[in-house]
Amino acid sequence: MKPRNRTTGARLRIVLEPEIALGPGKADLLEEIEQTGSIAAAGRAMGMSYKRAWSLIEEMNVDFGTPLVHTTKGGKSYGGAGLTPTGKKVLTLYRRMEDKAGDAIRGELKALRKLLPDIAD
Amino acid sequence: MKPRNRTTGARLRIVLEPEIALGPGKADLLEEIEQTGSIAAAGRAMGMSYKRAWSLIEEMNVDFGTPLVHTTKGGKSYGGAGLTPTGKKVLTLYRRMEDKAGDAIRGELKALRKLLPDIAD
DNA sequence: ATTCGATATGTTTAACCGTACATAACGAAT
DNA sequence: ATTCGTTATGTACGGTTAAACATATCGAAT
Repeated sequence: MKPRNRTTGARLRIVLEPEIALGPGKADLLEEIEQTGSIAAAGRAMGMSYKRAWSLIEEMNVDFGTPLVHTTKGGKSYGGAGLTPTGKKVLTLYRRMEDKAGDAIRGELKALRKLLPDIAD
Repeated sequence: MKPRNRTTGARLRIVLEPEIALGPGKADLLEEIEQTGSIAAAGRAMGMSYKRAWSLIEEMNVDFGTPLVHTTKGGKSYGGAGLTPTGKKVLTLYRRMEDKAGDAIRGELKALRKLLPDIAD
């Protein structure tokens, strides 16, 4: 299975309310948190400052009225973070939207690319 | 026919090359130019400075290797602008992608909305 | 030659946004 | 009590971006 190309193609930004949106950045962040188990590690993996990562998460938690990311401080594992059931649902839904949208516009995307000049880097 | 909601919903950003992208802003700009016949008028209609509008157009013209917008200076009509055949194609393709993507993700979008708290503005 | 609104372009200013830096709290384990 | 890496939060700095402002040019018509 060939991995999805994340540098080019269609990017989806879901605007739930005028001030509430979910795009590739937040989705990737959720995914990284799921994989790494920590906000800090996710941020590092994405080249994003911890503060920014935390801010985005806080924003999502507030927007959805319920946390998408749960956190723990201190302790044996020195604290960490993970996705709540809602967080997992949101991530899954977003990825599915990406897939479906990508499939739906494949033809037009190809046609659009044909209009581009030959690349000679 | 109910007009499309442009404040919420899915927004599509097509990344052709790492530095070449087409999103809602440029698409709307192309459409406004088609309708108004002028860069300046299009900018005014969108609350966008002439300079920014012109810059975006120039960017597109360069990116696609051929102009999407043609312009004339001076003369009886004091100059103006319009879409080239390529420009029309690009706009049409983008709108079609929006439509198809929107249709494709309708279900997930609804599910995602259900996760949002009731809005009490 | 003047006038019109539009294109074309440069320069300066202001605002925003994210990073960098700094600090405190956390709590299980030792 | 100390230590660990992390969460949590505030403040200052820097870079990017768009807006604001300023000209210059265009060319048909008068």
